[in-house]
Amino acid sequence: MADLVYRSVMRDIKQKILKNQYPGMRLPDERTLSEDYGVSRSSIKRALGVLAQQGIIFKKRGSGTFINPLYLKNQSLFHYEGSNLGVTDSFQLDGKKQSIKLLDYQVVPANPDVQEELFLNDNDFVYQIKRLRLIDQQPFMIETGFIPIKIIPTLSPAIVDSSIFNYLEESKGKRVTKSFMTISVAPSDENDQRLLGLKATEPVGLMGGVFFLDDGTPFEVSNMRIHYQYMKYSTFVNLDQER
Amino acid sequence: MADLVYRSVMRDIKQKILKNQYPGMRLPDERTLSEDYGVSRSSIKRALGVLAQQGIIFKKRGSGTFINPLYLKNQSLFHYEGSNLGVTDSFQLDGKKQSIKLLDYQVVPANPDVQEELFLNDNDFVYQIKRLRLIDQQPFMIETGFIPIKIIPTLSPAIVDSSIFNYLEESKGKRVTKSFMTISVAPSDENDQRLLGLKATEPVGLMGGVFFLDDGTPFEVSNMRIHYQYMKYSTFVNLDQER
DNA sequence: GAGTGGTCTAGACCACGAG
DNA sequence: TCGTGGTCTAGACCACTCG
Repeated sequence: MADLVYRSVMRDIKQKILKNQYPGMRLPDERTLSEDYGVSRSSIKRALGVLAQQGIIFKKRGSGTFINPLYLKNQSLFHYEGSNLGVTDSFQLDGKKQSIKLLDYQVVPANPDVQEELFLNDNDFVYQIKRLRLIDQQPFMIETGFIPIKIIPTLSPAIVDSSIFNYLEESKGKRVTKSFMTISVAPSDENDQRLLGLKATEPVGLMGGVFFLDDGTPFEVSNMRIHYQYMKYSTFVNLDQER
Repeated sequence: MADLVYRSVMRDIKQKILKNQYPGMRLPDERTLSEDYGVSRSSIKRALGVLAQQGIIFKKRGSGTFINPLYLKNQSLFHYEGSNLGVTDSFQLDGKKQSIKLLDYQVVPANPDVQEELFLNDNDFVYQIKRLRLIDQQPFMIETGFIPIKIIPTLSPAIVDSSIFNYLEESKGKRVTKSFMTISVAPSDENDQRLLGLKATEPVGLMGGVFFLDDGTPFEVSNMRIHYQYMKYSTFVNLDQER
């Protein structure tokens, strides 16, 4: 994992950027880097490509490669580089303690929407799991997830009490690597207000996601209603064309 | 633009996927594609890599390359592939007519926050531009932007009435290609309620962004307050590790 | 014109999955 | 074991920027 050429070059360059070892906010040209590191120019390009996608550097054809000054000054923002996010099991909330309260756990027939998104048939069943997530005792998110029983027939409330993703990876060797997310906003309903301690005028953020396994199997549909003060999503966006 | 090898291969494969010309949801292996298209395997890899990042296909080492069934079934979702979004000048709202009402336009000293994000000094000035955006006469977004006068000294209210980004590109040859965005949620304030026609219980979505030019210069800081019914952001996320 | 990043190639070897 | 995608190389040529 750590011994890939482009990865190690990438890490090294990142370190040098943080230590201000590139005068004038400019990196050496690719051919020079290639010689310095003793690797091919292709590998340098790959390393720089990743850094560029993360918004750490800018490549300018004909001119050179430059450090994004915002990265140096406000590095904290970049914790969520390249469209990372706070979702489900990867919420990044510093030293604070997260906990989970299981609200509901049952097996039900998949409704049409869920069928559609998880590619199930009329007679397929799913776990329906409602969980309340807390941070330092403070509830901040109501999460409703649907998972096909045929993908993970061994699920149990005890597992659901913690991280389903971790369970999947550690015991089944399956990884959740991609998701399709949508983010929107809504007034809080009575249930939100009760569970999250919101006033009538205080809203929730909605995050919906379909999570995929390595092999492209849709694994979970999840809907999250998030206390507005805890809702924050950051991402670096490439506005380039040609979709 | 359109004549790059990997681009044209990518487009062609995308078309074939949509036309269901790959039986079993599986693409031919890379070496075969390489021969079929008469291009190097590297170019095939690059084309497939882009499609994978867009969530259209999944590559599985040792097994092959597979089509994401969600892409075929629910292709509309993928309009915003690869973390595209509705922002400022790129809002994608079908056949509906957008318009802009200029609320405020002045030159002011950059405040500390703006200085920080645009890398300005105490004595730098910025345009402060407030605009109300409407779609089919319905106001849906209040946008406040700050742009350094030294980057675009020729700005005028007439330009601001339409697209600043287009003006920049067409008359100055500068392109806005990247941005750092944060998304959050808030109750609406009185101003929101008045301008966007919201009730007291109805919230707004907040999108804040720093937009960058090709060369990495921060060009604009923008804050958007969006009518909750019009706030929708979709993105395909890679949860892979190693940041 | 010199220097830079972008594209593309041809080929070697590795790591993983499945039969 | 074989077929697959992943990594890496060495080098050619192109396109853009700038002095």
